Amino acid sequence: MKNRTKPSASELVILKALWKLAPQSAREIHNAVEEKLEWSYSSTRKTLERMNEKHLLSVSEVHGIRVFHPAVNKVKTLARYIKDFTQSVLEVDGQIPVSMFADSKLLNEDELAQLEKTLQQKDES
Amino acid sequence: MKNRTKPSASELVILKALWKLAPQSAREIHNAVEEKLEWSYSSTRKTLERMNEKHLLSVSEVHGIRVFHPAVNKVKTLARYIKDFTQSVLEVDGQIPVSMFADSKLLNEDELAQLEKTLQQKDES
DNA sequence: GTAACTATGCGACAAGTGTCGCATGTGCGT
DNA sequence: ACGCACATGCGACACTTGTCGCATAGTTAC
Repeated sequence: MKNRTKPSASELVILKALWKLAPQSAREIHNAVEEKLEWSYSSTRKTLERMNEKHLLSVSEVHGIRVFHPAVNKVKTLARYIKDFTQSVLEVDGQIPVSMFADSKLLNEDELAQLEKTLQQKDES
Repeated sequence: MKNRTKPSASELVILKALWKLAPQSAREIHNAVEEKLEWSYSSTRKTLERMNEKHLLSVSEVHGIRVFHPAVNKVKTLARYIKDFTQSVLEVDGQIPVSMFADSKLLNEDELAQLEKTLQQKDES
């Protein structure tokens, strides 16, 4: 079974930090997203906790402290957002040109290729 | 002062119905969005009520029944969504090619042109 | 005028999210 | 042994959104 619910915007910020570098401790993640979210450390931690409950990430211990790993795939997650957006906001049904994301700072060529493939597919479970 | 908060996905569905044809009564709107949202009439009405409170739409009376008008601009609203999405999900900062929306069933040429202009602008209040 | 429909106004409840704070535990420096 | 700085575990509160239901008032068909 796949996750049904899209991560929220804030959760996405955190996921992005982890996709860039993982695992990271709560403190490290907090420092990484502090500027975007402007949250207190408590808020970051609570969100992390909830994301864990939702299996958006997983936890392990290193030297006695908990570190977080992303538990959802980057390209798939982004693809979910993109499909969602194009359908529900733009109401474009046909192909989504990948050229659209070429400027994105998030994706390297490999990932762009994967994304293209993923966007082509119908909805799988 | 402009609206600060983006309409939610469901609110957008309702707004789209109204952009297509306005004004409409609660009942008419409900019929129009029923398929998308699968809500009971009560839910539609409540949402309408809340959208009114938020000034996403306005109300007037015709023959004793209340009808709703959209109170936010279609192109501006869509542009908000697009900017938001490209920045927060895709992290594309530069220009957004309008070609992206050419396939959209939502916009005619005029609107596409306006959209292009709007996307070019920096954030105004 | 009476019953059957609607339209409206409201109240409610639950889940998800943003946003913290407090209390407890534990390793480290002196 | 003591106190400090963190890490963790939890509880809480407010707001938004989804989702209805109920009660009252007006309108219309017998």
